[in-house]
Amino acid sequence: MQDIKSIRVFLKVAELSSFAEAARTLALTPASVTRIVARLEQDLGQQLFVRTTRQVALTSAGALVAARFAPVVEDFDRVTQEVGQAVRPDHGRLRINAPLSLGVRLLPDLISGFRLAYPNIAVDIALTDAFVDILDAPCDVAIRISGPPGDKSTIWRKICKVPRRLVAAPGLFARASRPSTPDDLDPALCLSYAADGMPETWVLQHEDGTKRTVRAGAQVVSNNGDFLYALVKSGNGIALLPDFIVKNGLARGEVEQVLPGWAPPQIWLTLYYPPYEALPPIVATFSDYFEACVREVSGLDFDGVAQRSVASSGWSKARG
Amino acid sequence: MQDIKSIRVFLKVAELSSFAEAARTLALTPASVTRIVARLEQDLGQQLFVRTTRQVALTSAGALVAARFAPVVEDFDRVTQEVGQAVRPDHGRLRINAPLSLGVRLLPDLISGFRLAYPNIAVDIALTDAFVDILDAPCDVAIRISGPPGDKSTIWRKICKVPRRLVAAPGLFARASRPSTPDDLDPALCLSYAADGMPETWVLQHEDGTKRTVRAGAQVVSNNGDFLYALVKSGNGIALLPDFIVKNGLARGEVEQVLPGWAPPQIWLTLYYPPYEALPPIVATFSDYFEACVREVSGLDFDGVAQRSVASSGWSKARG
DNA sequence: CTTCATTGTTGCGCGTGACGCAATAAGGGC
DNA sequence: GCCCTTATTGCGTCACGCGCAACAATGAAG
Repeated sequence: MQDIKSIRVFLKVAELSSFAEAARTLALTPASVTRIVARLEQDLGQQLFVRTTRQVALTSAGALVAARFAPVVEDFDRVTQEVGQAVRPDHGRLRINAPLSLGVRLLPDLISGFRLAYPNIAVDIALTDAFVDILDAPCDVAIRISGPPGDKSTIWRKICKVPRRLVAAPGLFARASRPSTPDDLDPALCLSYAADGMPETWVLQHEDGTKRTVRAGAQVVSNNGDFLYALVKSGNGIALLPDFIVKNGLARGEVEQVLPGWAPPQIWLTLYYPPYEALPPIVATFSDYFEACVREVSGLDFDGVAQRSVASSGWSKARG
Repeated sequence: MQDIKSIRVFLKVAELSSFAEAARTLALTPASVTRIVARLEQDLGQQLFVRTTRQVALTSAGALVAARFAPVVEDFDRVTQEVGQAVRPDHGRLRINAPLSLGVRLLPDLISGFRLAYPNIAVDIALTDAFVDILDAPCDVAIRISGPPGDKSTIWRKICKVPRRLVAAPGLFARASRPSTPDDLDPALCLSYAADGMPETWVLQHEDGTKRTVRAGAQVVSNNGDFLYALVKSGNGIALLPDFIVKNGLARGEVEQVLPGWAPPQIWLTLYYPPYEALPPIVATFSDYFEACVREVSGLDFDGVAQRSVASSGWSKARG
């Protein structure tokens, strides 16, 4: 007595006061209806109907069972229908995970527009600079700025390049020599972004193709770009930061670019997904909106057309 | 997707975030859990979990399904348990059907005592003089005063004889001759009880064994004994009425017995049941209480020990 | 880096349970 | 008394669900 089907048959018989009529309504044979009700009576240990070949009536126990189970089955059907409707690509809930620095700059306007376009999609936005495993954090899509995806068991979608540059406060070079090549960089002055606590390794490429590798110092490491920028602005060192963080500071002269002739490694604004078998409609809706919207947002260099990662279908899986 | 078992498995996996752990908890194999969840996802048309071999997490859709179905399953289990407890012989609901004249005299005290003895049995009492089919009326037991049970598809239990006598108002014989034998009875003066509109046939037996048949007149017929008594008291004729109706009137001299040497046909206080496969515990509880209680109630002649009808088990079925 | 244990998945085989068909008994209407 | 409908039951078949075993994958330990 753990299946709802028996209850359903029982309720139909009770409603129609007829086994045969219930059988016709439910597209069953009277034999099945008889057996299902009989089994239910056996499982419940009490007779639910009194019946002759011409009349069927509920016992008190049957009336109780019908009265109690009817609303439960009704709820069950209502919830089933409600859940079934959730397959629509414009209804439901979306849990987004994004880093703080990017989130506070990019997402407010973007989510605002997304909400206007899809008012029936509820949005949970978790901003964190911690590099959390997508499966640990209950999220449907994560926005990250990263190099080549090294994660396993995730799907990703490159959106666009995120231009970065080395910056420092002008005052820094009053007490330290201005570097002209990467080799001049003092590791102790190199402030490193690091989500996992490991300092970055900067691979700088000169316009003529020359490459130099610089290991940023471990003296100051942070997982937050804005914090690093504040350190840089007050003359604490040199950091490799995205343009959308340093843009205004550069314009105001708070900081200036270091080694402008040397390009830092390419990083990407990327959407990460948990290992979906197929991308849920709502997630696809947001992903498309995100990609389309990012192109129009200032603060990022969108010279590179937004492109998808690997697979011919546009989606890449790292699972197998 | 109409069985609650899948939902149950899904909820357990969601709770434990593990297929294997859920399998152990539910005494299933991981293979079954995988297939059940996979089928549920297929039926719902959306992925409920994202999983690797090391981690399992709910998708937004899965979280919605879990949140919606959890209380439904909880309700289902609660109702199941509630219904399962209803097998107790002292908990539940009992629907009684009884004729008015008997009901208002016998039942108030009896039900009062029954309620004291079994406070957790709710009682529905329908008083009606209409001869309703037990299956049409939603009742679990019907109290009737009748001759040999002629109903089909019912079970009955004779409780005791109900003594009756022919009565008339003394004033009646001021304008009509007092009968000394049944043959003297004027059919026009014979007021008949009839539940179905058909006048009674009185088979009167003299102390010496002589039998006489009298067809009561069709001029006045009623299905209510108190109404007939009121007619008799005002001198409208002669009626065959139970002692519990005429007892006080006889003592006060309002009416007097007619043809005291001639005994009317025997009738019985009888409990009728719908065609139960087995008597429900609550009904048995009431039946026993009723039989025991009736012996102590005044107004009925209980010289005959309360006896059951036919079957050796004490229960008789007319079904076959 | 290699090895190992655990986990989720899938193919295979089997058994139980459910369903439909046909026959039977019973009740009510004509 | 005849006939139709109804509830039930025996029987045969089929399929669905379950367990076992093998496999792929992931993370931890050495």
